Amino acid sequence: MVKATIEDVAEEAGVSVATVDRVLNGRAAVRPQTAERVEKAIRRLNYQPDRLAARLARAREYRFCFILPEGSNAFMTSLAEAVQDEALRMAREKVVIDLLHTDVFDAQQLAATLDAIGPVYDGVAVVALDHPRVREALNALAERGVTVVTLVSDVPSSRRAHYVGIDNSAAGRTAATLMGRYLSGRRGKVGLIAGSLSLRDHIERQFGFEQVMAHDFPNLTLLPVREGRDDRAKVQVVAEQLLADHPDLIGLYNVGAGSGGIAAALEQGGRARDVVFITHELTDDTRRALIDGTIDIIINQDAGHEVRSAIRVLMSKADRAPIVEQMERIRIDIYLRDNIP
Amino acid sequence: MVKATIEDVAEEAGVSVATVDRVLNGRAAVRPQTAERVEKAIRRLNYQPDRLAARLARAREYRFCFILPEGSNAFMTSLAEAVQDEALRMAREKVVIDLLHTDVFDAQQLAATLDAIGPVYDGVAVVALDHPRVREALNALAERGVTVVTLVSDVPSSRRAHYVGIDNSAAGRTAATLMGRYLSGRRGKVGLIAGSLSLRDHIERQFGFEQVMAHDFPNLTLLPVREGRDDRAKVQVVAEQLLADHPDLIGLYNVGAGSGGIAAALEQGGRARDVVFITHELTDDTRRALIDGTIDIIINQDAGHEVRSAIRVLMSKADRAPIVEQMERIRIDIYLRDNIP
DNA sequence: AAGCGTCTGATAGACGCCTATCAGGAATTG
DNA sequence: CAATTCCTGATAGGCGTCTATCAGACGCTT
Repeated sequence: MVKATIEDVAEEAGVSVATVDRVLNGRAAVRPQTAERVEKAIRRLNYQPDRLAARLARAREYRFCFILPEGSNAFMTSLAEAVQDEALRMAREKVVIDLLHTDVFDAQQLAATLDAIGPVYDGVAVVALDHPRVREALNALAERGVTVVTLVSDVPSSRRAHYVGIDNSAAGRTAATLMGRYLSGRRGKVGLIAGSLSLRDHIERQFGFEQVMAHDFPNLTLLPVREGRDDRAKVQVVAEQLLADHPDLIGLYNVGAGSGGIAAALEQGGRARDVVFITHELTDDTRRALIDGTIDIIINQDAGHEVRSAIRVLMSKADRAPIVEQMERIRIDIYLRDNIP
Repeated sequence: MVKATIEDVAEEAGVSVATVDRVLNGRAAVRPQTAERVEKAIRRLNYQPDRLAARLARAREYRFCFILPEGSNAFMTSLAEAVQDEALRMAREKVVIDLLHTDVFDAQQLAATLDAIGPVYDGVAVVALDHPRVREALNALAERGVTVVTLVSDVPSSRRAHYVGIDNSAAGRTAATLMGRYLSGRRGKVGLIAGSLSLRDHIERQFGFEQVMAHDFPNLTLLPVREGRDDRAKVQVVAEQLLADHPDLIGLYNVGAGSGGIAAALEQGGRARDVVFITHELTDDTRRALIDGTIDIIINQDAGHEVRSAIRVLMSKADRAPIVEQMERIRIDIYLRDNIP
């Protein structure tokens, strides 16, 4: 049994290829009993249209749009780079990818950007704020027939087709367990620095972290969250203050960006070796600090994988093909000094 | 700038499409200066052949062969399953994948299997023993024009085109660091159970583990390796003996398979909570033990990813297309109770 | 019975590339 | 200069699917 072609199916069903095509692509009305015959033939021959030939024939461009936060931190920059890399790579496959930047923290502006997405696009991938106005804009997009995929940070109650990113509450729990085990038996305080609390990913991490800390490690006292707004300079000030306030601080978890600031504060305060520091996202800064030993663990999400996954999902949706769930699961990468790539 | 076709190139270079094709596929002799003109045109137009169209036109089947250990453990079983899944999925893309089982621990038999690989195959992926006889067989295969990819366990000095798998010495180091940190400050003994020491992957893990243990954690005493031969029952006996011999054992690292046996030994000995147990490969057994808390950390390599990566690499080689290195890096997955998929 | 709409068949022409063949011109040889 | 060999152009046909069009066949309405 090699590969059946559309002609084999036509013959098997006793109809013409045109009719097979009509039932396959719902091109025109086909009498139910004829359609039935065709479908039976398809099943009997285990026919699967050749995707290569189909895409060639359709001669269709796929147009996708990625919407990322503007300015922003090292991780978002690497996401943007990954998008551009893939845009180049996919160009030869007739996939056009545009990259838009906007202030995702401003719900109005993000929503306006989404509203302005033209019908030229088959799909949109967006780092989205979980806000009613944004949710509404996402739903409107979906309504207009544009496939929407949320990236990195989800908007669960919206009509987005898929979420590409890690399970952030699992990431928070993981951080907590590692923190607790690294500090096993010791008593002391653990600090938590958050980025902005408007993106859902950070909230979920925090939630997961607090949950496990409270439940599993009563020997550790979790201090109230301090906000660093994902800005390196601000984060550094916050961290310095935190260290000064709590000489008995033995653990620090940074939910957001700007880890470089914390590393600097730890080093300048001479506390780099005494405080277990866990943070997110592998960047030049954090990699260096991990090697130095200032950072103990980095929890990472692979920007390249996320972008490629988003593209695969968008293409599948455009082709109305099913996606392979387990292939699209974005994993929580844990990096120690020993396994950095 | 849409996409240039072969005709555009022909026009730009002032030659016929036939000549462009000859240059592209080295089909026949072309005068150097003509080839030069064509190549310039290609660069000027940034022409890239449409891979879809090319594959369609070639109407060529790719035939690959996977060689895995027979019988064997849960991980190898899941590898085999992944191969079969992908074989089904790739069938529609004119990729035929055969799966062979052999005793990879028997160098002669493995080599014989490799020698018997016919020229029908474009590529072979093999879980290989690092042994002169095997290396020779791999080289002979490569010589015959069959692309060889090593899977899970490498044979570095051979002429294999690529190694698909994790950096096992990094994995061993990672295990050691986690072990050391989980046991921070405590003194005691740490046991190491190896599978068979004929596959290179296990040796490398052991090496990495010992290295970091010796260097970074002088408070811990690493006991001599015990071999479990990757067999659950044998491993259990070995573990029971180890626990009996050393009441002050506080850490255990299993390099190979058969973790279920160790988990059973720990539980029956009532030591499950007292001993930090780190092992490899996420299976039904280890997943359960991780949730129970008997296993503290699982270091995993994703069988599905490995198989898909191997296929991508083999296809790229068959097409003489470059591979995207960083896309083919197999990551060391670290699973805690909190982030199991 | 004429007119209508609904369903189906047949077929041509893409899509971009590969393969093969043939013929003729250019360059080389003796 | 004739006889080869080497290069190149032109072109046909195919890979499996999609798109579009046209012509019938059929059943139904009036």
